[in-house]
Amino acid sequence: MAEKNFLVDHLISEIKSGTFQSDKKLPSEHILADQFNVPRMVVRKAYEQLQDLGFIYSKQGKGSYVQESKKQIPLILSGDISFTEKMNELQFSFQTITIFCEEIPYDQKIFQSLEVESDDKVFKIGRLRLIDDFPIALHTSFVAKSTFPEIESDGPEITSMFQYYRQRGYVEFGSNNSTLNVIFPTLFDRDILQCSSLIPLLQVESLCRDKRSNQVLEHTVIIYRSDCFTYVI
Amino acid sequence: MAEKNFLVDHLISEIKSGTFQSDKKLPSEHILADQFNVPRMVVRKAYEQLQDLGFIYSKQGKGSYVQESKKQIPLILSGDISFTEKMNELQFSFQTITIFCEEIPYDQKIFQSLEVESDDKVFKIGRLRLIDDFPIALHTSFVAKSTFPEIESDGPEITSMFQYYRQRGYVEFGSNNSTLNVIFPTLFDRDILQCSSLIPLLQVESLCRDKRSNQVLEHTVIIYRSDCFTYVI
DNA sequence: GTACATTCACTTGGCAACAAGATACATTGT
DNA sequence: ACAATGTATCTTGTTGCCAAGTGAATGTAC
Repeated sequence: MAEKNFLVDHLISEIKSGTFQSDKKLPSEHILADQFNVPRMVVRKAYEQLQDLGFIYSKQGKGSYVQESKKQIPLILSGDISFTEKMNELQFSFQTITIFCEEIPYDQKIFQSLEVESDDKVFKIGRLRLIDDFPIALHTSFVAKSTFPEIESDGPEITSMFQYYRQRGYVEFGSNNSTLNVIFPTLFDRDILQCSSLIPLLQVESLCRDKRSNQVLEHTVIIYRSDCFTYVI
Repeated sequence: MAEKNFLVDHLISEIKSGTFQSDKKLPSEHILADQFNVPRMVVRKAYEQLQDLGFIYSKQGKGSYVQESKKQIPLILSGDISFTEKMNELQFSFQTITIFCEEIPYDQKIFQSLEVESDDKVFKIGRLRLIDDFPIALHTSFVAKSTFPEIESDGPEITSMFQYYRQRGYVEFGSNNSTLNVIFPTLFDRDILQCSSLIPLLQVESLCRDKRSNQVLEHTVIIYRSDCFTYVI
């Protein structure tokens, strides 16, 4: 195990320093095993982990190649402006697709943070953020029907929640006590974000309030692919 | 590969929901392989990944057991108070050990951000943060000798940098444009933080200035174990 | 010469058999 | 009766062999 970890370390640093950048082909498992005087299985495990980490990909019969790494996008996390506005400030071509809008069963935590009764209806609206057609974040908004009665039918059409709120008379937004966690993608997340299993995700959970009335507008959970961003706070 | 990922997903959710909590022993590779109708190697790979992720540990001849998970400590990231002060606010028993204080060779990025000449001397001071004797973060401060002439001899004795700065007449501190990245531990990091290879680390990089003179006091790089904290920003 | 088929060398993927550690239990010697 | 030892059978760890994909070199018929 220690040998595998050493190899993984070594290969990552070589990949980052660009040793393989010329042809992008890594040495075959057999050759690397001979070079480091370890059984091929050790090299194999190292290569498999590098695949899970998104650094390389392997093709049976051909070999292993370094995966083109994503460019790092600076992202401002402290948020009283919307994601749409954040991205407009930068020069990236980005896009939002609403992928679901459905009522959720009663959930104590969500309902409490939205400050609504248990007989209220709460919808979760999932919007996928894409940059150059690559999914990089999933933005899930939990919204109560009592606050926005038309949310069920409006939901699928919304691209910017903040814009939607403004159209309904809420002008200034505030979010505090955002909590941040590092998680690994579930099968669903991997499918949606098209990432391998060991790409850590940054999960930001926050509450959006109207600054004037202090009313809770939405409970938000955003998961960002950590390999696409450098965050600024 | 898909089968392995499915198993990993399934087992993580079972571990989190506490299915194995009674005896903490997981089914043997052979039994699980039969249950899911997959070759043992698939179960093996899944178990190996769960080990790297820190969820379980395996002992030859005995079996595989769920690893006791760390308690999540809420940590306020926005920082004009020191780590020491942050921890004092909470009720945790924490400790700081200075593990290195040494001059670094010239590094353009560091020297530029410290706003010092290339013939200056810059020291990096590494302080390990422990909670209940478990290392949870490594705090590395880059300090220029031109700013703090006695830093080389003082360094090893410092537990709170902010306190050190105050003793030298700097009262108010500010840090902005902190950048945040998710990285995996190097061998050195793993050794220092006593974590397995797939524990993501949260790396926060920032610049500390004296608010009055706007002078740069230190360049700071902190790496936190992501499995110990819930961050609040 | 050219088009096609075959072989061969090299790659990664997968698996079955074996090795080694742990434990419970039966066996044996005193 | 009791302790030491062997043994059977679990467990995880390791290894070596072969399957399968790829592509270039080689052979072959026309």
